[in-house]
Amino acid sequence: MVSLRQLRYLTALAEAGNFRRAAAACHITQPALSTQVQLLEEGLGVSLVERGRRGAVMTAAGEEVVRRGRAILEDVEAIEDYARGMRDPFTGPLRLGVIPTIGPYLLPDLMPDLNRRYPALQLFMREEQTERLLDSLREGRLDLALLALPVPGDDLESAVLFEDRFLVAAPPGHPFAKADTVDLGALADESLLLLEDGHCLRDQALAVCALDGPVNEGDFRATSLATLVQMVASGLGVTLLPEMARRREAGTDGRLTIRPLTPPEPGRQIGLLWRRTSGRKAEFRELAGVISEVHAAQLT
Amino acid sequence: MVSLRQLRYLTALAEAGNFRRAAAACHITQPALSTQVQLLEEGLGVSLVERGRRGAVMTAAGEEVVRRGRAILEDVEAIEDYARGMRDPFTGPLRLGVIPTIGPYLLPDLMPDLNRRYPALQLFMREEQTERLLDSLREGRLDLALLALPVPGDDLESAVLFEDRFLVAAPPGHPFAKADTVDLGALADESLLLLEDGHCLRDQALAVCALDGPVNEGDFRATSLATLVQMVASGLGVTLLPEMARRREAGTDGRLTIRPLTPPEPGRQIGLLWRRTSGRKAEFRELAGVISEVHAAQLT
DNA sequence: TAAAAATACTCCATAGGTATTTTAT
DNA sequence: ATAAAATACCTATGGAGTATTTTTA
Repeated sequence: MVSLRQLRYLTALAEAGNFRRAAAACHITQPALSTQVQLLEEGLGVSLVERGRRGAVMTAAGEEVVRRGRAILEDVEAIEDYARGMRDPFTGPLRLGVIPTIGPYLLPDLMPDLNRRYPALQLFMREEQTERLLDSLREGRLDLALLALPVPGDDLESAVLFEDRFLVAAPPGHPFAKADTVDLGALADESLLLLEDGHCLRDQALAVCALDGPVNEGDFRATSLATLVQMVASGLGVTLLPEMARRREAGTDGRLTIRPLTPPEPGRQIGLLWRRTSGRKAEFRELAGVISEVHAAQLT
Repeated sequence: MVSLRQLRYLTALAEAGNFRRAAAACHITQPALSTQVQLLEEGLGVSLVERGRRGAVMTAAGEEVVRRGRAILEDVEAIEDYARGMRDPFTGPLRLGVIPTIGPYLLPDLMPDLNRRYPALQLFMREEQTERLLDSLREGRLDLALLALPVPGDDLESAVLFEDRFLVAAPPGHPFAKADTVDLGALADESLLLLEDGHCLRDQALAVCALDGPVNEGDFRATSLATLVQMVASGLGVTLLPEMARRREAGTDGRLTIRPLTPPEPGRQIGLLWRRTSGRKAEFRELAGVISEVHAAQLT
């Protein structure tokens, strides 16, 4: 009869590569782990591990059992998370990943609010680009991710938080300053500064422009929105700035002219994501509501 | 710490509705089950069961844990199935469901072949309509289903076995007999006899016709292809007959005229389905190959 | 021959059984 | 009052520890 304990030990063995280290990781002794792995092999009637001078290597069957075992152990954890959420929601550790083009603008308002609302919640933040966040989320290193939708795959669920439009940022003396809005077509004649590759915001900005013709992209690619804004302020070109960055990046010193686009673009959709199998969906949905509120309050 | 044992007992309790019967189902005594359920509640810190004079009722949290627990137990079973398949493939019980418009034509050739190839395989057959087969498959009462693709949902995987074209069957003296093929458009002027509702073949036949105009459906709806053919032979109308039924239903006594359609229709696609989480995919894929072969041999 | 895993054996935690009490209607 | 579940208590299984042997490159 297969037990969770056996699956735990086998997956630890697959990760550690040898019995002694795996046993240490499980806080038991090597013979204890050996025995359970043997019992599992016996119970399944299949050899799962090849023992050699240089440690333990999974057989093909072993790999498959580890793969399935990991999923099962995750589901069991999800039950425990779910129960914890039922017992006392919004307590304990919560690992939230955010993309760099949201973090600096939303978190300064969000974190104090969350700490006030849920004093027992221990928020661990991690700022990375979409790809890495999704990997971390899928592999259980994160509980939540805050990023721009949509994301592919049906193993993740999301709540839409708000829409974040693009504004045009230009140097103060720029012709764009003369009108109340900037025509989308006018961007084609400008040197457009964007973020470096890997930022989803870069692709979204390009998508907005490409709707209206070729992009005359500047030679420099910024590593952050803050840098990008500095480049614009220095007269190197113009850029598309997400609305949520306006308050912090625009400043009040007149070094930047900011105008809305005509016609108004739909902008990027910001969402909160979690694993479909997560046990804390109810909490996450409530959190999504709070984040929406904080963002709305921020704009007023 | 949650254990599989505790999940098993809790799901048994949810199904039985009271502790004594649940315990009996688990082949243990009532106190043993009571203890484990209590330990689970204690471990999760959540009340899962409401105890009353009339037995046990799950709380909302209990329902959720049962739901998740069932999935976990299924996955554990899948590991065991997978291992069994590794150890000695094609042995033991295999529950195969087939739709009635495939079974009678494929199984008479398939069953002896499978028995010869895999003498240790114990095939249990079940003939039902698509909807019921899919339910049974999803709920684990079947291991495999043999039916017409596509089917909705990503919880099932399939292998395409072969294409099964439609032929036109008419009474011997019918004008259709004069030509080598029947024009699809000509069907609109005929009384078209079809199976009763619920048979996917009925919908597929209607789809083929609807490509080329309205259907003049006869008043009778047959409960099986065999009946349908009898009705056609009696001169009540014409029908669309799947190619795989030809050999058995056409007979050689000249009571039926069978002609291909022009233009040739793609026909229905026959596939073998299993749960995505099944542990015996390798065997199932090999079985799919065998079925394809048997069908191909049947046509020659 | 040296590192790694398996075996031998002992101990203790825990699952399960029997008898009985408590609870709920 | 009575069926149902919980509790008390005992037993047996099995998981883990220590010491040691066997395996393998």
